[in-house]
Amino acid sequence: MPGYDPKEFETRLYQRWLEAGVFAPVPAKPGEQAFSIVIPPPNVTGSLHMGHALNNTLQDVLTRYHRMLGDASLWVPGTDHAGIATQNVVERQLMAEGTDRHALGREAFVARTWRWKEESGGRIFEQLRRLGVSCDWSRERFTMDAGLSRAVREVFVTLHEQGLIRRDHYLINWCPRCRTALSDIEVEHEEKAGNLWHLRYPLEDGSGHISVATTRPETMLGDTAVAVHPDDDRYRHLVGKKVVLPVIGRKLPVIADTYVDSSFGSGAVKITPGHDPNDYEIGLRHQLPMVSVMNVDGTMSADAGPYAGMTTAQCRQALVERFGADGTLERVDDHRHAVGSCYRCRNVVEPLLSDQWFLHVRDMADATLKALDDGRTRFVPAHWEKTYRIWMENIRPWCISRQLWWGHRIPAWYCDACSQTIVSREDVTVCPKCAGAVRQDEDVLDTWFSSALWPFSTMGWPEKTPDLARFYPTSVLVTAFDIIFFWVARMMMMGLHFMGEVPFRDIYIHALVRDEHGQKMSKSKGNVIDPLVIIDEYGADAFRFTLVAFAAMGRDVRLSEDRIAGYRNFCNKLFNAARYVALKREGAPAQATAADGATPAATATSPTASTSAAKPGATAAEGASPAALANRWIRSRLAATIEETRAALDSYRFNEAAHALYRFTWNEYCDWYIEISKVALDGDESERAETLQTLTSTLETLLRLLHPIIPFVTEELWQELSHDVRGSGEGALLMTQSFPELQPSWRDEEIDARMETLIEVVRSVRNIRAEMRIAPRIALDLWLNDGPVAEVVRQNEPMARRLARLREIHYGGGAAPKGCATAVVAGSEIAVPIAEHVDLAAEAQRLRKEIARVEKDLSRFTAKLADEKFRARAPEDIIEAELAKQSAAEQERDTLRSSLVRVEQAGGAA
RNA sequence: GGUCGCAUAGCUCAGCUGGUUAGAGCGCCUGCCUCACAUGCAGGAGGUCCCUGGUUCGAAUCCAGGUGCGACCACCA
Repeated sequence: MPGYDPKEFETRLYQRWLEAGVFAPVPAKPGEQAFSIVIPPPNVTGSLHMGHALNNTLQDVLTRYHRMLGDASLWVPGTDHAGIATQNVVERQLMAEGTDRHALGREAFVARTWRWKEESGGRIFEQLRRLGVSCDWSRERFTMDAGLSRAVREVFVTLHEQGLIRRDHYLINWCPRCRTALSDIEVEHEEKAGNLWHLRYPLEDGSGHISVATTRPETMLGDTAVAVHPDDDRYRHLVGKKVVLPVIGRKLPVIADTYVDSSFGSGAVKITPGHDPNDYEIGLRHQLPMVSVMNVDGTMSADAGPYAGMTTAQCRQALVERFGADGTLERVDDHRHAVGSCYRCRNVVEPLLSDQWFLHVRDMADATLKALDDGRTRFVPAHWEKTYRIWMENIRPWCISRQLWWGHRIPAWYCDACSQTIVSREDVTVCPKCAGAVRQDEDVLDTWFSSALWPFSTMGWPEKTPDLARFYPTSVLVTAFDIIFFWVARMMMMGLHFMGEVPFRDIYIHALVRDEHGQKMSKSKGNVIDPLVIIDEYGADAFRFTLVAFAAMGRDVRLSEDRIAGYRNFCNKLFNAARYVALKREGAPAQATAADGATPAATATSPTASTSAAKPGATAAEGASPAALANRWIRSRLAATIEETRAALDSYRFNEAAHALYRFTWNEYCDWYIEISKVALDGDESERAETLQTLTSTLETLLRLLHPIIPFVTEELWQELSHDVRGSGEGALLMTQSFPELQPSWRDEEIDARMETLIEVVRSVRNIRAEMRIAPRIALDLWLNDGPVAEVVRQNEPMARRLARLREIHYGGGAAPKGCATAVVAGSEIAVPIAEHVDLAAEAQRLRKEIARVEKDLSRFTAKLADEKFRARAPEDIIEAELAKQSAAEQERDTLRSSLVRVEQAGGAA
């Protein structure tokens, strides 16, 4: 039989799921529970990176989980046209061909971009399919497809009608490289080393000068005032007077405004309303002229006088030289300050006066805050809500027009003849007023405008579709924190405004994926790990398990390849466990069925959960069947694991689900249960049947538990298992099975404790063997005193014998032979004669170490119990627990001590 | 400047509502090809839970301050 080889089945199984049509939600039925997610649409021409992998794995875990819970589950896939990003890519292609978009013309450029989209658009979804995502591909959407474009127009026109979208002349962020306006959040600020130039502006009356400072000397050409604080005694007498702007010669008023900080620099500020947001506000307050000294391409404009046509850098250098020579420059300081740059091309962004379309979001923002107050939407983890609130409270009008060609063209037309502006749902060809020719606005909308509609536009809005009725609001949005403002906030606003309801109930914010040293992955750092390379090497399941196990809340995900290898090993472990079960089932009587497991989820509970045959040991008294303890124990542990897994997934604690399942699979099912089953399967017929049944049903339930996280290997094993059980034909898909139900009646603490005892006995013997360096092949004897420990061992003798590799087990108080190694389990001494195998000095040493360890614990318990305050105030059960620990430790210590005495005597005798 | 997050074993990290003898993976040491798995099995070493106070019978866990990282936001010229 071949080993675990994910390549062998992952692609094949995905194909089978596709063909089975099981990614689409089940048909609607009354009273159904709906679960829905819309994918954060990746850039249409992008390719899969780690962030996508994490984001989509988590969505897939949730979707598969809810599908198995029986919810009508929908996961809508789609892509974003990504305005600037995509246009830049195509522009770079053109540049490489020695041309540019202006040479091509708008129509040809857009056509070319569509071609590029057709070529590369499917790539990221091909990659996502390798990950195993269970999106409903029949509902795939693109932000620029016909339906979504219609939604965009509907929204734009409606908001315009409502007076919320307006065209205004305003100071906006301008990227000279992309030659477009940007919204505030598309500008990234970075602290940079710069200079502060102090310039002298002479007073008009020749009575001296005022010193002002600037970080951008070239903007001084656009100054229209000098401002001081109204309470500043140094300048009070100058307010109302005028200074002369060097170079230009413009007369600038000295004005008083409380914005000015008297303690900074000279306390006087040059005011450039055309190139600085603060100055712009002051300009409005004081009705100052607004001079724009810069062109859209970043060169100096005609208003820059002699410097017109220079780049800003050239202009700056020329001015600084000139002022240095003529004495205008007072001094230059080093100065760190924030410089804004374009989030797409990194070039410096300039504040520029421009005509743009704005969405006035104040009221819409407030509506979203109210939705949070009402608990209609919540952030998980909750602390992101504060970040969101602060931003929303300070939000300013959203500049939604972009001077690009790739995107939704703004549905506004201008009539030059009668100066009419027409905003319309339908294309306009002639002016409705004067019947003259019209021209459409050249600009397109911000990419995020259409993304903002995503939760309802993808479901067919503005039509009233069945999908909207069933699946809106969506259940949860899964995304990273870096687009809370870009996307989440805008969806909240649009969703509430147009649907009257929040777009999602929960907003699960996950971390960013970093490399194993915590560095952000980036091409320039060369630390990018390609998800597809990982999938090729370790399989999609191992990769998914790793991402899930790392996705602790509020934490960055530091991906390390060692961990991925570790979880690959886990998949291998599971694979081999199933192989073992299959092996043992060969030739077994057919009634030992577990997997009419082919029951569809629609019929609710799994067969193993609902048939009495699936309750191993439930009726068999322990002792009647030697395997009863283990069978009941693994069932009890399985029930605990179901509970943990469901609780974890219900509350987005993905990593806890992964850990609970890892532990159960490896440390309980494989390490102990399977090992014990090897003995039990050698027993009589009823024991065999019961064990085989438990072995199988536990595996079957485990596969269902693990499926949302590692869908491929679990599906593969499920298929083999049900084929094996049913004898022939293909079983139903695990994907459509029900998720294991809670089984509180399976929990049994007493059984757990008895099994713990057996495990401890085995471990103690193993420990003695290892520390005494007794070869594994040598079987040892075991002496036990009467008591509960002996009782457990007696009833499970074949297991104990095999697991600890024992020869004879002696019960009852008879004195153990001299030269024993001893240990204490649950207060009871167990002794292993070793004299013939090893020197007693080593054993004495080992015992002393054990005694020291116990004494350390004991002193802690004793001190605690001696504390009167503790005895007086701690709850009863805590005190009792502490007392129990104390007496157990005392007993263990005493037993070990007497063992030590014996060993020393024996050693002396020898 | 504002806000938030993080500091636990050599490394990467768990530790949910305060009571565990503080855990996992990798790495390390010892011994094993034991008939599912050497992508494995068994045993073991390794931790002042960043510092200082406080609340509490009891703090890795809650609070305050400090230190060190990190992120986001931000119009002091």
